Amino acid sequence: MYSNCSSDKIHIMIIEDDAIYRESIADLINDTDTLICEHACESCEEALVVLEKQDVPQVILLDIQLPGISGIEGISKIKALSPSTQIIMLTVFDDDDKVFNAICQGATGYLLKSIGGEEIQQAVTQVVCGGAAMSPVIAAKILKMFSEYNQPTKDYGLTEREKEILKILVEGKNKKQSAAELFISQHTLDTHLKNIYAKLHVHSQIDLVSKTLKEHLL
Amino acid sequence: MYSNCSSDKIHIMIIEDDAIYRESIADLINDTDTLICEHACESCEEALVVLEKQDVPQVILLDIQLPGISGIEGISKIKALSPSTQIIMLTVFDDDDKVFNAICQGATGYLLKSIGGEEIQQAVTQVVCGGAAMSPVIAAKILKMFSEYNQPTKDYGLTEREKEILKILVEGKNKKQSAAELFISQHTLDTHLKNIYAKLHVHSQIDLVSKTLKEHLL
DNA sequence: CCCAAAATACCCCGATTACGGTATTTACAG
DNA sequence: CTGTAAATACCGTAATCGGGGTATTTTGGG
Repeated sequence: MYSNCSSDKIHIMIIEDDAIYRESIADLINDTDTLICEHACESCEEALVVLEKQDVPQVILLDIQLPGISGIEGISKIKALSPSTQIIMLTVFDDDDKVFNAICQGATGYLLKSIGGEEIQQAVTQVVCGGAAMSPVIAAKILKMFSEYNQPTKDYGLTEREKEILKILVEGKNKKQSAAELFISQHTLDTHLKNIYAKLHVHSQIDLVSKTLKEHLL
Repeated sequence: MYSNCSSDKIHIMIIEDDAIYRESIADLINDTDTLICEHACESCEEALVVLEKQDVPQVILLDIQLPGISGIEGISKIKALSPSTQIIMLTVFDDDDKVFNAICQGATGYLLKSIGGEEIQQAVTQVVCGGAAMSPVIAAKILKMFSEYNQPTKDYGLTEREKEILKILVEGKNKKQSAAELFISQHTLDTHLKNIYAKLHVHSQIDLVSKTLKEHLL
């Protein structure tokens, strides 16, 4: 899937506004024997100019807190110019929203600043080989989001048939269509629906669909 | 948050049906200077008996493919007896469903078998310190699930007011209630709703709510 | 064999919705 | 100033829905 798990040095770009930190990371990278950092930019704007010249790195280390185009906004702009470039977010922040947004934008890594050269090297290698790199704390956050999102589904005691009906209704079909699809009369569907309403304590289709989708009942 | 990032050895339990692999992992663990494995069980059933005796480890390495109670089912049973125990799934499988289910059940790690002792040590330490441990390939899968789930929201050209109305309707309220909440007449809401229907190409509230929630339009 | 749960089917009717009009006011860009 | 988009408001009607009944058949456990 990705070309470089092999011999050549992996080209890295850094985008980070703090000059001292930027150079220190660049040094760390250039001290390794597998990575090379040719571009160390202080803003997304500067980086995008470089990318437009087709001078695309395999991996970009991208700070999240940047003046002008923020790191999170930058992800999609970078991806637009160079879809194959993998982006690793690098930040001191670990608040859920930022992590969440960055990942939704398609970052393949999320590391807390404070990492050493060895860890960067490891992370970059993993990313280039098709994996993802995350600081353990970030990984835990993501897993937590996942399991919270899929809370234990409450059991409203729906029968199999009722679930089947619910599934079709939630697709956006009306009663007539749904009944036809299940080869039952509209009256029967009506009866089932009444029972479903009672079990879920709802009184309209919007209520039903809303509750079903929000509580992931299916 | 978690007690042991400190001196004492971390107690590990292994649940794995393959005797050879089980013992080999146990040996790897006992060869380290920070971990100790006192219980190496061949099934969840066996492990649960040990846990009932209050002999709870800090971390459990849990195989996913087990006879009887599967690894995924085991997670919740283990958590019920010992909520503080962190569970790391250990498996040869990396298919999305298994990963997804395990994580939703509350596993804090997911490692592919084939790992060495050093990696186990690292993973366990991370988990005990409140982080999560994932093989890079698994991490990438999870990030992919995340970003795919939050696909770029299509723009149907809804106005602010229309979005506002949509938001309220999706809560499960009917037209009358929604209109009241926005201090507008039901006729006005009707007009807006007609426009929304046209823009989203839907023809009923159920359709509307379904599409809105599925495409995360809000 | 009997009971209970589930699935099937039908009736009725007031409330609500969907959607076709039309029309006025506000806000803002050209 | 003028035109367009957006928000506001109203009318009418066919269609659908919600909820109140009742009733038969199927299925599986005791």
